[in-house]
Amino acid sequence: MSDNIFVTNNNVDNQDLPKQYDPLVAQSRWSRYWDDLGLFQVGRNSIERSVKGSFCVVIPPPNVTGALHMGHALNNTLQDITVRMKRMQGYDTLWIPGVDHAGIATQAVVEKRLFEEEKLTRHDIGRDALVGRIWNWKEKYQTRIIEQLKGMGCSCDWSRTRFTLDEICAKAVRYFFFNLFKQNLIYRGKRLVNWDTHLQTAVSDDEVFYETVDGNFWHIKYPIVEPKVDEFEFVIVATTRPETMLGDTAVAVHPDPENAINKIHNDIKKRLETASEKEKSDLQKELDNIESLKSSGQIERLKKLAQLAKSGCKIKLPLSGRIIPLIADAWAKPDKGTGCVKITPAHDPNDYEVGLRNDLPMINILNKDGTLNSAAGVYEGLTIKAAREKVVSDLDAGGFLHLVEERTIELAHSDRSKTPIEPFLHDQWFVKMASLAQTAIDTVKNGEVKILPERYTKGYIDWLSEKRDWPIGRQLWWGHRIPIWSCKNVTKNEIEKTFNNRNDISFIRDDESGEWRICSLEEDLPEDAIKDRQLVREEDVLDTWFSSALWTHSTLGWPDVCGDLEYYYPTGVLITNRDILTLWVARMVLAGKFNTGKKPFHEVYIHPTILDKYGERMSKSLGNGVDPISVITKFGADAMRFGLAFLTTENQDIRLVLDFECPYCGAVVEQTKKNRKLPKIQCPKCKKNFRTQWAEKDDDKNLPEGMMINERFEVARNFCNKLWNAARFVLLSLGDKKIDSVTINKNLGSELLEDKWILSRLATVTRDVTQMFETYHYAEAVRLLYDFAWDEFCSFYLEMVKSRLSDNNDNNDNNSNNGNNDNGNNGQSLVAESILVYVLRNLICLLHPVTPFVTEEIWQRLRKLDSNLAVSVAVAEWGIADNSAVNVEIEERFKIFQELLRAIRDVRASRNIPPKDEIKFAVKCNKTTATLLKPMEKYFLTMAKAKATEWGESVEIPEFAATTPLTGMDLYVDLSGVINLNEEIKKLEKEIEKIKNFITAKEKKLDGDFIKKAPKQIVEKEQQSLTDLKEQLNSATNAIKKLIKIKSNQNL
RNA sequence: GGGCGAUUAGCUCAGUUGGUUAGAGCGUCUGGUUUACACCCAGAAGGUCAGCGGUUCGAGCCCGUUAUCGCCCACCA
Repeated sequence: MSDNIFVTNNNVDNQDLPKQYDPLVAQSRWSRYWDDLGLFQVGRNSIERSVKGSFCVVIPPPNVTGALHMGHALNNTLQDITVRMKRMQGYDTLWIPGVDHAGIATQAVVEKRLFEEEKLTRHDIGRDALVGRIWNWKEKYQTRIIEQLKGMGCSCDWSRTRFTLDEICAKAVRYFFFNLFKQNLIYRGKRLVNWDTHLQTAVSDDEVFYETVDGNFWHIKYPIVEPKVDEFEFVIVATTRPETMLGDTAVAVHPDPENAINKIHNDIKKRLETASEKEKSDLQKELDNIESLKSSGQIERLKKLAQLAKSGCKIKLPLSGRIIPLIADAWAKPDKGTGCVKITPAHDPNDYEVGLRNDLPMINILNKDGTLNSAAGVYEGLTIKAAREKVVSDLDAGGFLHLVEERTIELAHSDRSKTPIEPFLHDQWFVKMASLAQTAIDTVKNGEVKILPERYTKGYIDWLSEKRDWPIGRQLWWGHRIPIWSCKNVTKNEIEKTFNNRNDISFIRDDESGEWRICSLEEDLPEDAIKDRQLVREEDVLDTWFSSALWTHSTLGWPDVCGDLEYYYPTGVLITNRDILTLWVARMVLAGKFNTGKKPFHEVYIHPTILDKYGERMSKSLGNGVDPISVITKFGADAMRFGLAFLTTENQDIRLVLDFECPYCGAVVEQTKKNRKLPKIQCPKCKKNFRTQWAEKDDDKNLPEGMMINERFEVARNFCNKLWNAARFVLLSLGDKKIDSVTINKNLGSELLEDKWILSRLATVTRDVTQMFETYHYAEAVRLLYDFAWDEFCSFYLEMVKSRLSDNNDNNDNNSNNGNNDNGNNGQSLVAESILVYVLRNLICLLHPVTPFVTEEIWQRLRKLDSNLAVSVAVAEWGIADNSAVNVEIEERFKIFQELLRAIRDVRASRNIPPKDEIKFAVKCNKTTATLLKPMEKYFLTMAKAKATEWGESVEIPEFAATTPLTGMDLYVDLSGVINLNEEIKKLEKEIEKIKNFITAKEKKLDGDFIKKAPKQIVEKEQQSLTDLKEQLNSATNAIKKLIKIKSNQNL
């Protein structure tokens, strides 16, 4: 949103009521208004607090890597709905916004840009310069993100906007780290990490994806040097990564190949018994393989090798000539490869385990940049790819290459840089998870924190149950630097003397290196902190999740225990996507518990994922994200929010098909995988170029924009317009007339069916919508509101009230401020007006959380009629369901009216009776129904242009009648002059056929065990239904007989 | 390999604990310049609820199974 469209004048004019609601005007006007009033800023430590207490939500901080897409739009829409409702319900409501520094991702984006534009790497410009550039990037995108959130109408307290790398968050990080360190929960270990050679950092398992690539399977001969056995000159190992052989420290064979192969054999056989047809063929193949393996003598060879291994066998590694042992380890599977496997502990996760078990040396052959190091001997300095080629050709030249197969390999890639991962032995900081994870498990298991929908609980608990230690170091420059200083050649005494029992310093000796590691709570230690010694600060920064884990309490000022933390923590609900349930949510629970002793939130609501038209997750990295501002510009923020909430159901992800609309000719240009990232697109119809949201160059930007369109947002936009026009009708009808709450309350007791009905419906809807929102059933709540507003309030109540209001206009003095009852019509119309305004006000309140802008626009205009209304609908009182108004019987009775009206309209439409022509009808029904419907006569006239002639048990049936048998009543519409006898007979025949079918089915049902076993109520219902059907059949039969008689008379 | 979810009208999706004849929007068709709204109004057509089997008086819903699709986790010398 640019500033120039802000309208400073909030003084709405009720004479100025355009037919079409303009969302952009309302958005700028009311955003500004809310800001000026500070409605969403909650006073810090204020003394006056709501009796209802507090309700706080923290935003899942979006990464500053880029702008928000529709996935964020959904996430924040749902939060805003909940937050706005709670605020209206009277809670002290606080929604804290902010953004995440997203270490790896953001640094990667900036580095990539740096290279693309200036051909520079981070090493060229240095740490400070790179971090400076990332800060600039961060400023740009934080601004953009906040702008987007504001544009959506999010009711955050912007004055509290936090950034995971700002001072307040940094302080929390230091305290968290220090306390963990002090409790010995942080340690440094050598671990095999997923090394991204491009970004030169370790990435977590969760940041790795696998991709199928073409590769080879090399079988290499390793000569046996001791003992000399005739039948085994060498062992053959197979590998997809031959260059890693330079780091081999053993070859393994299974200790008991025979039993192992038999076990596999039996397992397959067992599975074959229960397998499906499709699986069978695969299994059979496997079985055949095993059997041929068994008969080939391979197992015998492996058995002998296992013997050799156990008695100590030495192998000479080709190329380097290093001597390595043949070991017996169950990791070597006799049915895979050659049955023997090379062990490279420093470069393969499984081999690493084998290495640990067998106490093997671990030889790292890689540099951090992915080239080979000095351990690789003559291969030093080569890239992995070059080394592979050279190793293979050298092996071949030396006669060590036994066989080369082609095969596809699942190759690990870094999610961030999209380059292959190299397993790499690296020093790494870890958090011990055992007790922390258990706390987080217990917190959910005992119900302290509820995860909704409940089915997600399992994933959370399973993940935590593995209790894998958390690697928290990242070899990056963008992040919270680890607050540890190392010192060599120092004694404990010197350290103790220097820090003199300071409780903000903690230190421990690293057994492996003999260095001391000193952790400082707040102060950054200078190099010379210890006399004559040098402190070296840890280079690495912390995992991003380490700081976002604190988000719920760091944003509220922890570790400072201030009023805010006490008042707003634990927060109410966390609303987020399922992909970070473990990485983020689980860690927030354990960090919250560890730091504050309290859970971070009462509930976690997991919402659906926004997918694109191909079912792919909308994401920043995929590039398929659609900017919500584009949707807002086209349809309005309310429509976007309404559309998204409407799609938020229990268990279905949301496939959002967004296409471009050509700005010249209006043609719909499908968004495809090819064009979805293009800055400009040529319209296939008019052949002109338009720009997209991805335009960056000035040339492109100057083109008109092709908007993103979607059917659901169109529906939502139409709804907003409908609502606006309903309000417009009310405002135009009332003119300057004031309707205050006293007048309204006086008139709510109206005895008219339609009044009681709409009040009952409003109460029911209020109750249900509240419940649905409170349990995060957004789509259900929105559907109830949509139906109520459109089908009940607009299509019925407004239509019915029209005649009552126009009565009024004839006799009424427009300037009268109160309804003096000096004539009957006036009193009557005042009742209608009161209820009309009352229902509209309540409806506006219920809709406000979903569509804040249009409801504010209307609310401000309603304030002209009653200045006692709240200054903004955002702080108006949430509708409290008036249970006394709920009247199921009235609602049922009104349905009869609706059924009859629809039947009359159907007769009109199907007989092509011109809308201007009035028709006459009679209804045969019991006394109760007649009494009910008689007062509604005028509505049949205004709503269906149909005049009632008679109601009752026996009515005079017009000679030329269209007969419609309904439940408990028969409708006769006089068709004199327009009747087509043949058509009418045909229609009735069809009707009779239908009714007969129902009767047959019903009789069959009532004949069996149903009567004996089904609940009495259900049986009675069915019997009543059968009686009704029989009556309908009877009416239809009589009617058809009559028509046939007329027809034969005519033929005479 | 383990787990989770989905399959309902031409399309996009609802459908609470099993209970009359399974709903909505869009699209289609018919008819409408009704002073709130054509971003509208009135009406209609359109479904073997993926297949098979079971439980039950009764299944879109519960159980088993098959097929197809999606997601998450683990593994692949």
